[in-house]
Amino acid sequence: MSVTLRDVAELAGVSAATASRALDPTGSASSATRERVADAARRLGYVGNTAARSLRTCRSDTIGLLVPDVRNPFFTDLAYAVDKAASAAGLTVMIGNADEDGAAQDRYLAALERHRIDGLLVVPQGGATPGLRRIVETFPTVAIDRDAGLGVPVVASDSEAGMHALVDHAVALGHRRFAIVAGPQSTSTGRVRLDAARERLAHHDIRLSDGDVIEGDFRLESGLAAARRLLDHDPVPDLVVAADALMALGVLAVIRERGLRPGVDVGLAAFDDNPWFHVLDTPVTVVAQDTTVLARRALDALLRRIAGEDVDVAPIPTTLVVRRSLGETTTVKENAHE
Amino acid sequence: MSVTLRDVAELAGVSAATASRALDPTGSASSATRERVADAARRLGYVGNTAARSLRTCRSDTIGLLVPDVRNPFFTDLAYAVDKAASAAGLTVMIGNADEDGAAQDRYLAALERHRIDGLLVVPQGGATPGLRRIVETFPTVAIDRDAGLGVPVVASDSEAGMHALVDHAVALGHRRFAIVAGPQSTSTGRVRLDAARERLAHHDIRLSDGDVIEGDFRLESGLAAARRLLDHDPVPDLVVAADALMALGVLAVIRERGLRPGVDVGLAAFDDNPWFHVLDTPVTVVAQDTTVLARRALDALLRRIAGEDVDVAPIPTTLVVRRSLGETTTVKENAHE
DNA sequence: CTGAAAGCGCTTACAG
DNA sequence: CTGAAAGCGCTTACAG
Repeated sequence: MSVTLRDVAELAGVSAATASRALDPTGSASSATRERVADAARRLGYVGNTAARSLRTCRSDTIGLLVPDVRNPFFTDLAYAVDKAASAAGLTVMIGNADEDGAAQDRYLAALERHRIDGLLVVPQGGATPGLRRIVETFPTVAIDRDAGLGVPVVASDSEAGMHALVDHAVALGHRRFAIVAGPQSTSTGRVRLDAARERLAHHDIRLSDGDVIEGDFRLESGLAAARRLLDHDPVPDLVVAADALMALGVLAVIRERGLRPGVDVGLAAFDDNPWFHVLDTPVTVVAQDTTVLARRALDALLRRIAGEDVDVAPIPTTLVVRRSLGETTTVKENAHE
Repeated sequence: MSVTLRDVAELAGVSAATASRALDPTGSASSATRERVADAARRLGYVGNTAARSLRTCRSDTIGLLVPDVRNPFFTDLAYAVDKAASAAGLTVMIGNADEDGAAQDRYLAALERHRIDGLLVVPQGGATPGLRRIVETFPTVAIDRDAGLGVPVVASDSEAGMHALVDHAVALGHRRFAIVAGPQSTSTGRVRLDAARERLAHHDIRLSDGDVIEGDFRLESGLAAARRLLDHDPVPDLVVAADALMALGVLAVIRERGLRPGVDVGLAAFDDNPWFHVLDTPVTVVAQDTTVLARRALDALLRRIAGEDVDVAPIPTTLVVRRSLGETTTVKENAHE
């Protein structure tokens, strides 16, 4: 139907094989041929057919990216960054949204498999589904953000150092009564952030009792629900730390709903930054992750896995972005070296 | 390398052709054969190869979706909805981010062409780039949200009715001095929303002078910049209407930056809803678009175009979501019928 | 209902 | 540097 390499070859007066080589920068062809073929291709509006090419080469130049919830700004950003990095490397990315649903995740994974992706970047949902286990055995895979014990390299922020820095900062400001809206304990990020907070608080001789921690699911509504319970405490906590931006937004709403002043009557801090956080009525102090670096490192690691190399990725430093929700004045503190 | 249809056929004791038909629900095969083949496929872990299939059938079962800015929540939502609708129809979608950059858009479009997508859904950037014009001639295409005069069906919200409802609502509340942060006038949505506001205001005997309208680019920063100029006016406007959610967020920040109370000293309203709008300190009154319906209609239209049918899509009704940024109490008003 | 055969559009050893 | 040939994994008329 459309223009094929044969058409180009004919117009250029060479064989299809030669046309193929001439179009390939690394193929051997005289510069005269190269020019004639390029010319013919241009005149005919030739566009290579990836299906034919990948059937022949067993490479699709396509990678998959599976995230739990594309509408969570952190993952939107991550997907954006991955797409950018991959495009720069000449790779196409197929983005899939697990959507908090194991079956949906597996359906999507099956599609990736049919497309014979060269490799997979995945932010695993809590437990690994059968489909995920299967694909991990079949394709080079790198996990981003979360470690689900899949036995693949994991590219993630140094959540521990980030949380330590945040706790230190809050304690230095005089906060003592901490309340935490944790992430799902079925995810490594949910666990690590909570454990790191506990640990660092203990270091400051602060103990968290059971009622001080409520587990959310990284979404807005769960932040709302958790905050309502946390702010029922008497006395009210000095501050609430949320394990992600969306839950923090929920906490902020509840603080106001109670007639309390955020940053004055109750502090708020969160993991993950958000383009809108600095324009909120109370700019939120956060531990920011660098999605660009996360994406680049992950893609690097995946490319190396595809090439059969072993990879080992160091945790990626976070940044403590001090704003005003803990009652401070604005500055940015790097905590790369913890 | 991986399991092929031949392997399945051998194990099942039939020819590859029969195996192919047995696996195809519409292919003719005895139920005994069907079972044996399905069994063999299961045991071998057979997964079809889309490259081979689409090379043969000239269908990729893949569509492209090109948006101007994936990180704008409206487009994130739209992409999510399109992906969901497409998955349900057994289609894979390749999402591309033009990223406010014509060259990036064309690079992405070229990739889609190499993949021989079955059709394209596009939210066109201002002017049509060469790559876009080309692809529109080559593949069935449907525009979503914006009309760039490409000569393809356009699936969009009824911005005009939505803006009329919003203006009527604001006027009924007593607002008279309007200021507008418009969308880029190079986009149809930017133009239609502004024209509709002007028109409806005139109907209420309100005229906008030049300084009352500032053109933004649908992003946060432009809302910030526009609001700073708009709020320099003396007297300050009764309200600011923003052409999208991100710019509205910027306006809200500036209102507070000036020490004014949103919804009390200055009203705010916007086009597009946003999951976070209802938890802001001042819940914003908006004209909400239904991205799910938009996506479904667009996919429907595209499928019909692919089938060679003519399509004609009616504008999709918006919803006026009354919150408190104009000084009201909360209710939702449908304005399906203007 | 089933099989043999052809062919989709490429790339790549193999010769020359 | 170039060409002829084979083949990647499917699907689908064509016979039977």
